[in-house]
Amino acid sequence: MDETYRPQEIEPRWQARWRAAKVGEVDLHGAQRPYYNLMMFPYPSAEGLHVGNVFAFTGADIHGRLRAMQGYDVFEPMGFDAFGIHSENTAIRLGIHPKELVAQNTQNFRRQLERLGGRFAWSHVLDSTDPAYYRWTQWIFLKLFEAGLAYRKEAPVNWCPSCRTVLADEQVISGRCERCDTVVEQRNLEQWFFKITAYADQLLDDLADLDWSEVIKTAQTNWIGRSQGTALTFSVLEPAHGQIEVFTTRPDTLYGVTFLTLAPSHPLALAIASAQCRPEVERYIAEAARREEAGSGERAKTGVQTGAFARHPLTQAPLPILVADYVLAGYGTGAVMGVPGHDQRDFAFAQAMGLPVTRVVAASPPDQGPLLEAYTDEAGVLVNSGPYDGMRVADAKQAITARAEEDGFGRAETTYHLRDWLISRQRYWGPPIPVVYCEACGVVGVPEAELPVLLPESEDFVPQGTGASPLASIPDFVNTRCPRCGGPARRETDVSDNFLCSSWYFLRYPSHPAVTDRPFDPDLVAKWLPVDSYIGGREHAVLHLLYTRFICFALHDLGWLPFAEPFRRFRAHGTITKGGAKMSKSRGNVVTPDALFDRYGADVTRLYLMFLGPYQEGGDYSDRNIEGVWRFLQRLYQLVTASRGGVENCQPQHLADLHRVVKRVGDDLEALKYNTAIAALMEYTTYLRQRQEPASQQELRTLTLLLAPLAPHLAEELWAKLGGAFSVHSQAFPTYDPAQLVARTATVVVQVDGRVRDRLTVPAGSGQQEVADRAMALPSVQKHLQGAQVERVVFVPDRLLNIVSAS
RNA sequence: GCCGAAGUGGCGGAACGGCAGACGCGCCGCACUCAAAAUGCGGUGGGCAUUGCCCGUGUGGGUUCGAAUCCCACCUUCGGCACCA
Repeated sequence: MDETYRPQEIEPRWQARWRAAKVGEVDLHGAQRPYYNLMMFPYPSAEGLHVGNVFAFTGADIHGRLRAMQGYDVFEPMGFDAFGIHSENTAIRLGIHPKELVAQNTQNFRRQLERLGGRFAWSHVLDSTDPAYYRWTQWIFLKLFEAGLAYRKEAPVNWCPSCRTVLADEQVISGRCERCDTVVEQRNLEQWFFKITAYADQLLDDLADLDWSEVIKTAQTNWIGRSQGTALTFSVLEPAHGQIEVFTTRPDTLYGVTFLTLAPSHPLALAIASAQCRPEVERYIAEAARREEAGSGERAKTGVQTGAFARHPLTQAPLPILVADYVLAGYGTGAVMGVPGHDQRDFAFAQAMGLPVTRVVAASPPDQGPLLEAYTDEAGVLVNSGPYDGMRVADAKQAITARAEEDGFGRAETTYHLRDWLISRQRYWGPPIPVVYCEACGVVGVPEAELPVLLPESEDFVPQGTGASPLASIPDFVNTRCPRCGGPARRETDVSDNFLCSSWYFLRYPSHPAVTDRPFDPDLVAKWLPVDSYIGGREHAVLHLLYTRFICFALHDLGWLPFAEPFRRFRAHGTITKGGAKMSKSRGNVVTPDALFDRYGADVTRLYLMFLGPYQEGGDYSDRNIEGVWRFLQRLYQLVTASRGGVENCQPQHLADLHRVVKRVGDDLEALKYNTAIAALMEYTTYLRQRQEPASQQELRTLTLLLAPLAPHLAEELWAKLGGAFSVHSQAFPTYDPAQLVARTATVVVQVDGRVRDRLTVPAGSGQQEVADRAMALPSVQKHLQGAQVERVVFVPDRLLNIVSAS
């Protein structure tokens, strides 16, 4: 009998059998214990699956397989997020139509995923570029539009000159395009937005109750950036032109205001400028617009006087109004009160512009010297603040806000870092935004019955940089009739952000492809959602995961979903690096799994990646360590094949070891600690191989079952060899009996003054007195005690005895 | 600057108040072999040493009978955000 492990022979054979037996498929309507095991919707890149994807999917698949063996009806779907700039940019570069490219890539991805041996429910596979799918993506847009949650406005937006489209705030990373790393510019454009800010509080407050990796919750908290403060209104004195509202978190420093600053795009910036100052202001605003790059970081402070003044609401003093680009247009009201004494940016600006600095908060004892930098510490009391002198900062914040409310020049207010989600893209490869512009009726949503608005087939898909989508140059697409009045109308030519496609895919999976008359079947949604487990990358903390929550909140409020939060549990897996760097095509360090599959098979590849380090931390890929896993599976294979047909039951003296490994592996798999689960299996395999008595069938079967989630093909093969019925993956995962874990003897560490001096083997559960008596008699203990008095004895039953001497 | 995570052998990592370095890689020795590969068995933190002992988890303090683990301060690295008033 050949006893060599040959994955290349085993793996295709079982994959074919699984396919035939439909082991990944679930009876969605009839399932007794539904468990939705979700992993992230992959973008099928031209390079194919890389080991980072394999790592991510394997960890999630192990979880699904464990749950399946625990008796759950696991639904583990897979699909392809194939719309979007990434696919489109690759298509442009290769000179292939994205449709063609996506078909190739999807096929390749699926081939690789099948080789990996995931228990995917392939009958539900989704493709976001399929009109049968994006019809409903457009439907979601319409529902939000009807609810007033999708709106058009002109605003300063992020423009990527390389991708030739606008981007959402979340897609700008340190001032650069998330996709192509080009520095992003600011442009004032009229665009479609989703009103995600309407849900800012809920997005933030619900986080407390979510079972999610902390790292993601923190990132979302920071991104939402809720800030409690006070809105204050200043009247413009000269020329008399209405009012300027500012937002501040430091109303206590109101007496320290020496000027007001407006963002260059503030509506009053030009309006209030005096005739004398107007040319300068115009020049500055124009320059700022040209220079302004989103998130370009701190620069030297510049600005200009408007010649206008505002009245201080309490002192009535005139305050000069300036325009400066250090004030962000998109945050708060686009205007700030300048408190150079207590804000570092205002201080730098005051220095640059020669504006006065007043101290209104002093630490105690009060230091009186001139301020050399802003005093931003909130520890201290007010000075130079009229009736508020001597008040502590926290109290003064309240008192001055209360005064503002009484006198009608302000109120407590909350602002957010989160902005509305810009969803228009001036690109070709996406779902067209289902809206038409009618001269008579204005903006009209495409009626539901007319969906999908098909993306027209066109060879001219390269964006021209005109600020319009390539769709704008297809007259047959643009020219249409108004669905309301039947008159001539133009279609919206922008497509929607790819993140809209991926913000609801998991709602569709159970219903796809059978349900065609609505996006998702309410019964299936009620049965399978929210998702029980979602495992994915942390890079989506403020993109996909935030957008998705928003879409579900909105659909919930509109009555389409019975829940608001889509994911009960989310776990962020780690990242696989190569040579310490993130894998990327530009670095040329991308490792694909095909060579590993060819040489070692899927099981070794799976185990190797899981053994690299803690799943939730990731690790650095190097092909050095893979041999160890290969050897382990060889030994395991030989152990099982060679010991077949031995005694049935585990001998009583070996039961504790058996139950211990069941507990270790079970607990570790549950906690996603796959590296230590594998280590435990390695130890147990070595133990069975080296033990005097040959392994019993019970022990071998248990070992095989424990292995099944991690190495599904090998486990299936060994299970069959042991005479088990197909399939190992529908067997119950082993459980342990805590009573069996109790060992008969224990090794107690004997310490003298906290240092290990000896070990004693004692009957389990021995009392302190008997252990101490034996320990005191040990020569090693006597030697270190050197006749000193024993001050106390610390005893941890079955583990440790520490004799503390008086010296 | 702010937020987060992490610093343990030659390397990946384990232990997360109680025997530091599980498991694996690499390396060394032995067996098998004409030989090599493969495989198996043993060893492998550093120092001193004849049983044994001392030192050792980024640095400095602290709590404790006992700290890699808890607390305080600092250093370094890696992520994320960054003129957010």
